[in-house]
Amino acid sequence: LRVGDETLAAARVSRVRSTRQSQAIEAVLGRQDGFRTVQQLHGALQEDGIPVGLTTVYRYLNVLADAGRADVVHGADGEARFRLCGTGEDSAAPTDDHHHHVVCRVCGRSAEVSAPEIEAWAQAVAAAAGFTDVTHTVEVFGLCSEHAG
Amino acid sequence: LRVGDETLAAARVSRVRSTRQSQAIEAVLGRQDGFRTVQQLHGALQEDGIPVGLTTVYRYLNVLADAGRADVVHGADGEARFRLCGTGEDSAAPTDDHHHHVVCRVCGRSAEVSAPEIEAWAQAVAAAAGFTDVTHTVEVFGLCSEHAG
DNA sequence: GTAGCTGCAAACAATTTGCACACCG
DNA sequence: CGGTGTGCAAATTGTTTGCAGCTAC
Repeated sequence: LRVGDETLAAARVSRVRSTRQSQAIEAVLGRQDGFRTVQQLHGALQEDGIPVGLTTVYRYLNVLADAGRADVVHGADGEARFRLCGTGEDSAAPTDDHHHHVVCRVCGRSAEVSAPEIEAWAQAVAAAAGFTDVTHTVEVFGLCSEHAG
Repeated sequence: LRVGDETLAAARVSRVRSTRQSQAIEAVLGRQDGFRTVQQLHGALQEDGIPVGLTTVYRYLNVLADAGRADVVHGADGEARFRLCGTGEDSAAPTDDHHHHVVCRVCGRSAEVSAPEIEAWAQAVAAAAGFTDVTHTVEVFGLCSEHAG
């Protein structure tokens, strides 16, 4: 019997308490149509007249990411960018959802891309090189139609 | 006539002067069989009894990377890892060489993997989403034969 | 009430930059 | 010599943590 564990795990994944700040963060995040840097989100919040601490933004964003409700992309500069992901209503398989993105390097707008072929490819080449327990990161950057040329 | 520009560009890419430090860095880098963090390389240098400033390591590593003679991988934690790449003797097409890696997440050992399919795939999905001027990052992590299980 | 949530400020780690000195060619 | 390369120390930047107070339930 490990009810305790499950409770703990649940608490870590889904927020126990709903607050003005968490709602605001989620709202702003949902309003964006692409990946945004933490600072950008924090700035947007302030422009909305909703003061939220930078710390809180970081913390809540990580909660969302852990819960699989947000995607994270680490650009080449190592700066983290977040985006709401999937619907998140049904938490059937929160963390197991695996996918990649095409991100506009000007505006951050993004589109999810399914890549069954890539998954297979990654496994194959890794195995061929004698590697096991394979994971991978794939991010595609480009210019969206609005910022082309 | 812009000889000046070319000279400047060349100076930025290939080192004009050879020094004890640059040789040491390249030696240590060549001795490694996988990606190493800047701090690790700096540490190795000191253990070899060759004092080199952290600053210099960073600077020279970037020179190598710019010249296409070293590969850089940004792990999920945003920390940069470097590795000597290719032979580097003939600087035919320094910066144009494009490839990916399988990296052991325990020891950093790595293998290059060619991925013509991936290049095509990236272009395709990006184009399908209305993106142009496409680039991508692909890194595969796993456990090498020595650290499996 | 009280545990969780917040947020300021300080701690942190990776990386960059200013500037005087050293040394290669 | 002359300028490129070096290295210390300080500045930057992105992110985390300690802790006192606030607040949702």
